Amino acid sequence: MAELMGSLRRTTYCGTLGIENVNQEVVVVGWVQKRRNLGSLIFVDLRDKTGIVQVVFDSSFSESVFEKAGAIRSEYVVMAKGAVRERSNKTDKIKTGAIEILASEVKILSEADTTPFEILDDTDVNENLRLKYRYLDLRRPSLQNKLFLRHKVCKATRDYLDNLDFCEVETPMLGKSTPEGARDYLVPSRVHPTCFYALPQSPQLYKQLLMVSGFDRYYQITKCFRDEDLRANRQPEFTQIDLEMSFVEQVEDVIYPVEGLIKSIFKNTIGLDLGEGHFRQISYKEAMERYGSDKPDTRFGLELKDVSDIAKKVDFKVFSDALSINGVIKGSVRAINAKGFASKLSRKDIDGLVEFVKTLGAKGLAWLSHPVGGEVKGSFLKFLTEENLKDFTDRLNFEEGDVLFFAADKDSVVYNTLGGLRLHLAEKYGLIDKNTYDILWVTEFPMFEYSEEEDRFVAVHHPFTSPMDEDLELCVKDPSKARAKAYDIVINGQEAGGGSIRIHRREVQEKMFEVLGFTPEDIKDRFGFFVDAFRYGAPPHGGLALGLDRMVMLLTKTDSIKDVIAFPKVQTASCLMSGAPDLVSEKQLEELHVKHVEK
RNA sequence: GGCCCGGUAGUUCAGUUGGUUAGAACGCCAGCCUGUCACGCUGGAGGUCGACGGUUCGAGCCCGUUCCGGGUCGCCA
Repeated sequence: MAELMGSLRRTTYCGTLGIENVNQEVVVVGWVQKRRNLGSLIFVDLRDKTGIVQVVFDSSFSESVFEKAGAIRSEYVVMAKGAVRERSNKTDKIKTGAIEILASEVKILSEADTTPFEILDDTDVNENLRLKYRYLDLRRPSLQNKLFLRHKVCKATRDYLDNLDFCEVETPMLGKSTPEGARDYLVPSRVHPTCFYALPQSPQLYKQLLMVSGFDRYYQITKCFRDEDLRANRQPEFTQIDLEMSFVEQVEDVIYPVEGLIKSIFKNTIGLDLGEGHFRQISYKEAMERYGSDKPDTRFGLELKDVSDIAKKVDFKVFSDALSINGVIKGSVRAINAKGFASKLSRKDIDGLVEFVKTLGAKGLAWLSHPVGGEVKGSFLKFLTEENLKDFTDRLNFEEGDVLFFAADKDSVVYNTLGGLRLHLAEKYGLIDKNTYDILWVTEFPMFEYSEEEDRFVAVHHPFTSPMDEDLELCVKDPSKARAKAYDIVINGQEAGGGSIRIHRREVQEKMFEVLGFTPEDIKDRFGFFVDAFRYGAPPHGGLALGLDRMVMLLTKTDSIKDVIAFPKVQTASCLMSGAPDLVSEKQLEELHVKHVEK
């Protein structure tokens, strides 16, 4: 039978006790991690959020307390009163291993069924089961600590931004569906039959309107929702540190303060000092050409080199097809020199890599290998003249022990292939120093990219991103070449955040909509309120959003976003604990004017 | 939507070429035990082999379908 606390109250947290507390009378509460019953002596490891302390029940000390303790089982909630004493045989397995509490009083506050899995910090229990009983999984210190750290990130953010006179403003969760971007989560309206709210993909429009209103500096730590397929680092609802400022220029006013914010977060959470200097900035073009990615992991080499000019001279159909159709330049041939990989990669391994790049959209992967003390061999050696080989060798610094990988296709595929291969090799062969943080900005993103699916240009960032001043003309003349005042912050090859300077001039915004193929009706219908607002005096402004979840992942060195979210969803966007989403009653559907459609 | 991987006691797993009553460890229950801390010893309970169908004298194992989950590509302004 569970008891009430009565007049007893906790005096101390379990994990905080030490040798300095010896002889003190304390009251601790917690969950039973482990019980060891030796017959006339029972040890109970009591756990709370701070750690574990050993409570001893001794039959020769108090028969009645000992009797009661006999009923204690794992995960019972127990309150124990007693004197702290030094242990005769200390252990360094737990923080409090030098002491124990000799119980003079005990209350079983709550009994517990046998848990579906043991609550062990280092668990190898199936994730499904842990997610179904998330509240039990969250008893594990390693998960608790990640959420405590998450809290510290939020606190450091609020402190830092508050110091810079940013004001946190909440924006609506129930908003208007906007075109472009990810699929919206929709919420039917009861009052307006057939109408729907959309949950925000980001507070983008609202924060820009706050600038129009004159808030000058806004931030918000807020949930965003995107109805897209999940990944290890992607959840349908996630949290952004969202900020926006007026009268700003990209580098001095946005990028530098955000660097300060990130440094403050690192300092206040994991105690890491990122130093005085500014983070590196590289252009999108450079990132793509050197790393084949707009979020490059630069903790290792394996950089891409353009060898199109040499490939052009090689009589190899794969290369010539990629490079031109009827003499018109189409794609490129680029290569990676995997230094010293000849001894690591068997023929079978290389075949495996060829298969791997096919999953990235490549048709194949050409390679040359120069084993130490052996002859050069490779998939297309027979097509190479001596001069061709020498040119490749010189360009790529191809030496004994090296393996070269070539991708030939249109640029986007070549980048994707070699960028992916680069990461794959680094991951598989341990080229990445996991103890460092590699932080950089990628700037000068393109304004538009052509969508084959929609047969029109779409915004790479979003339709309110300002073009670079010198590229304004290009937006209309040659949209694919126009660059934006957009920037991403990349940490260890992960997009940690991104933002842009926005368009505040009406005529520029109109031009953008034109390029994107929106009709005036589209604009009026979809975000007329937003465009209207800019008629009444809009300041130049810009901002950025940082992904809070990914930031916490980086700081806690976990690969799974589920580890840093208290109640995460699985790949199919369902919650294994609550069973959401679920069917609702006919009555609810009727009220919402939603018809259930049988498939 | 495509590809790859997984699903066997409460948990983590093993299960030979398709062949007797599906095993181990941990956990759980009971008994014994005063210095354990992965306590120890003895005994016990516990299984729709994810589900359905097929092949077979016989299926945890082979085949098909399906459900659940993971990773990834597409997608994610």
